[in-house]
Amino acid sequence: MDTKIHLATDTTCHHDFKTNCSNCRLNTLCLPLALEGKDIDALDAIVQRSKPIQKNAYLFHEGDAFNSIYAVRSGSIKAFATTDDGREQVTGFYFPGELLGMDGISRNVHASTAKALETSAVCEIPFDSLGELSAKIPNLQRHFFQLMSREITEDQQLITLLSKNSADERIAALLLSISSRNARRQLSANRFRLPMSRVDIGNYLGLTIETVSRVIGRLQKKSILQVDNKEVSILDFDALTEIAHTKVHHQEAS
Amino acid sequence: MDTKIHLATDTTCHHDFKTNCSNCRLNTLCLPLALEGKDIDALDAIVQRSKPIQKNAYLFHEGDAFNSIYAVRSGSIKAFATTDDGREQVTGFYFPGELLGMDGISRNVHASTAKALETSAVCEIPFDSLGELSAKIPNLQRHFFQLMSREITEDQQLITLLSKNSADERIAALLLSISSRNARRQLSANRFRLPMSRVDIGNYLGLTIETVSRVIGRLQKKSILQVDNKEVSILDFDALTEIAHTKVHHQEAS
DNA sequence: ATAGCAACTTGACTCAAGTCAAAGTAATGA
DNA sequence: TCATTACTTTGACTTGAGTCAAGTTGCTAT
Repeated sequence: MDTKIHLATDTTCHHDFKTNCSNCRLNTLCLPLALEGKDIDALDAIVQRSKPIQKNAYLFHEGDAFNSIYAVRSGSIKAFATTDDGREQVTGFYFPGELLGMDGISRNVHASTAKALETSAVCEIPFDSLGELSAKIPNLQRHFFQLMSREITEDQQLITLLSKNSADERIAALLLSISSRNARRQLSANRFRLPMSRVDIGNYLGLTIETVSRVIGRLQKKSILQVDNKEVSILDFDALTEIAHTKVHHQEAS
Repeated sequence: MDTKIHLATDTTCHHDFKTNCSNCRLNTLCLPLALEGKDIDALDAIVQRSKPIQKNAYLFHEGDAFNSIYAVRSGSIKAFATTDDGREQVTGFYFPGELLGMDGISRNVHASTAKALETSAVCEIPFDSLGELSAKIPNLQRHFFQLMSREITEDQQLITLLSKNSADERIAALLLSISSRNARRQLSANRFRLPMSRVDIGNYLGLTIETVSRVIGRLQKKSILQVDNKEVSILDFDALTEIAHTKVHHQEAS
């Protein structure tokens, strides 16, 4: 990215050093959603804001003791799990306002590794404190249950994608997912930078990098996308949506 | 199965009509785990035990208002989601002691449909009551968080299976999963009846029924399995385990 | 019993995505 | 600046799993 010295405001990466949940511009996406006044302050009191972590730095490793979940404040994080035979599976990409680390709750040990795709900032939320607090604030408990449940439904959507969809459909679906998550944050739905490599995309979608590259090439030839390395422009949103959910290939469940 | 009249005890399907959580033989697998005495009784008070549901009956449909989660008491349940274009994706099979329906929490609407694979009994757990109760019983809250988290990690394992493993590996992994879940319930790990059809297996694993059939045939020829319709015997557990996690086929995440 | 239907198996053929190989392009650093 | 390395694209070829098409087996109900 650009290496000029920043003279003034950079709304993406720097924050008032008095950042808190009630003035965070992500608080309508993140855990504070559905909380008000006093309750937000109580949540705020347990949240620990880290200084930015560098690209390729780890937030936690698979197997580490589980203590906290994390909310992305800026940048982006990928999570991946290692199989018995040493392969890795990318299980998710996390953008600002999104929560990660919930897979560590079940065995009290992180079930995946989290790595920054770019310089990022996160909020650390100690899980014990969150549990205690949500016992006192019913809205917080309910909302946290909802966020965990959303992780489940999103994983199930990925399962469906991997199980039923072609390479083209998978790529289209990922691009649309990133697009809509950008839109939620008031960023452009049609023009964005992919923070992850082709290897990561392929790994996440169960495809090789060659296939990822060919699919993107194909979509460019059809004037649906314009891609320059990691910069993506969606030229024909409808066509991309059309590709993302395509026709029957397999049989139904009985 | 056998159609003789049962004269005496049938530990699988019938229960004292005073069944409750503290005398349920599944209480070390299910939600009561980690609770004691008084707390179990409190949980017990909100649990509703249904009469058995018939094979192919629905427990809930995708899109239904979400009110409760369910614990399987006997039998087995499959859950599946329908895609935009009308295809179905089996997202899980649930056996006694296992909880389903947690994917409905996020939008307050069931995200999948649950259908009995055989005559089954379930416990219905109203979610609002469970939320209230877990605000009062820290162990219950923690345990329920853990169960939701386990659902996440299991979904992520399925993602990895679909993304990285061959047909043989997927089938082997499913059989081992069923085997170990049987073992948890003190049933045979080597000999069991598959409650689901080949269509369901294929749908769950992202394979066609023909491939499922061929893989099972192959494993029989190698004397790893003996399969008679839905009755499975694992003849060579180690070989099956070996197949379930096999070597590198794709690249790692960067 | 046995007719009819659903579930499963098997074989021949096809094709989407993987593999292997070779360039071509960025990014990084001495 | 240029060298080195990492990432991405493109092409030629291979292959595992899908498709299509018969069969076979097993259940259910008359």
